[in-house]
Amino acid sequence: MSENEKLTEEKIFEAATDVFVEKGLDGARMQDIADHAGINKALLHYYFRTKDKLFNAVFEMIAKKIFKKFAPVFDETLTLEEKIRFFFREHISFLLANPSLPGFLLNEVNRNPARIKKLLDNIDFNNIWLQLYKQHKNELQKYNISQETLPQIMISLAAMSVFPFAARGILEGVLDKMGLDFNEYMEERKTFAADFVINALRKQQKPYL
Amino acid sequence: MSENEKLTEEKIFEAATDVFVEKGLDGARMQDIADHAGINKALLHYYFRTKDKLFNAVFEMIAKKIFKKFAPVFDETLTLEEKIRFFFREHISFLLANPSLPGFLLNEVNRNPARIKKLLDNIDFNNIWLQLYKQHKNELQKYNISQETLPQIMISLAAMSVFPFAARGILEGVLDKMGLDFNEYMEERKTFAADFVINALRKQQKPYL
DNA sequence: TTTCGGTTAAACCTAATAGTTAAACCAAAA
DNA sequence: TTTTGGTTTAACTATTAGGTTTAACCGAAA
Repeated sequence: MSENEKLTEEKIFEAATDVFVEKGLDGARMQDIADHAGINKALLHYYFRTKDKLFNAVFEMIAKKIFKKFAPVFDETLTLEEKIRFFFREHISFLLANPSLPGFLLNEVNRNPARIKKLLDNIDFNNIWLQLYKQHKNELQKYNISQETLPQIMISLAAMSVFPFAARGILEGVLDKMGLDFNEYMEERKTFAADFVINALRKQQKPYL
Repeated sequence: MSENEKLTEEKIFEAATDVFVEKGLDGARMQDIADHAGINKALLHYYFRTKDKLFNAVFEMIAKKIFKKFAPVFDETLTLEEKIRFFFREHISFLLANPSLPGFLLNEVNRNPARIKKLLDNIDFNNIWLQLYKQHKNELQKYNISQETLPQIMISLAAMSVFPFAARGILEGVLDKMGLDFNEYMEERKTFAADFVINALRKQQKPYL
């Protein structure tokens, strides 16, 4: 019963996740989700009354999952360089296992920015930069990197890792024509991106204000 | 007549571009496009028989427009460093004027990768890397950068410029909470990204194969 | 004035879709 | 055995969307 209930709800949730990620909110069909879950439409609406409620549940789960992946960058007790290598290794591995999530998340947020607001409200970004800067004061000062520059750097980290997945539809086509494989390319990118970013920071000459 | 015809067709095309970019293929409504163009549905179908034909026309125009923006990187007679600065200045300026295009393009390509295939077919990427490598042989060799690494570098360039726009829904929320403005942030990014990439390349220690 | 082509208005068709309903089914608990 | 609650089936409603049709409108060219 309650066991069974959970199984069904999970089945629905997973099916909905698959379909929403593949087709987007507008493109997804409740009938399609029911089919994927191996149940009928009546039961689907019995568990999640409306498409919107179901979508919100799925979206929130995915957004949290993705945001959590950035956490190690903030609380690991590693040197800056170790942190960067760790981030690209783990983050790209995660995305290789979930290559469609970035496109889904970015698109749905752009389509309706209010969706992400709630999740952002719980985060004190100014404090994050402060903590981060404190943690690596020595290294950052050595490279003439100010606290104000951290947002640019963080977006650059995310960009280096996430963008190839967000642009997978194009990148895969390009690599195909060169006889290269997307997954292998991204495996290489774990170290390429880390070296790239570390070099960029290490040799910074001018301070950014 | 023929003058008038072109005006109407342009009006429709522009309205369709706006609506498709904002809502996506699935979310866009023909009635909505007709309203935006200031005409009725019958006339809309008179010019573009189906939604699909209209979308394809819009999509192709946008894709070409975006791809063209990468051209200067290949044929300008500038040093590598000048090229990188030129690219970020021009590319980010273009995207600031068209901030929704990246999200639209990436999403629709991921949704249906076949759409981009035709455009990609006309491009000989292997030759592009070859030309690029030849143009900057001296500088690249000095930094121990091999021709095989160019695809990673090019994607990094694109990522640094395009990603903040593709993730605008999130980034704007984050910046908002810090009292920062997206447009100003991107203005700064023109030089930040250029410096960042140039440093990353210049100080490269190990060769990438 | 007549003709013609772009344009409108409004009704219409058809298919799909979100969501509802009611009756029956069935396994497990009481 | 009876009850209960998750589940199915299948029909049904209401709405929306893409696309069509037809008659009328209207300004400009012939």
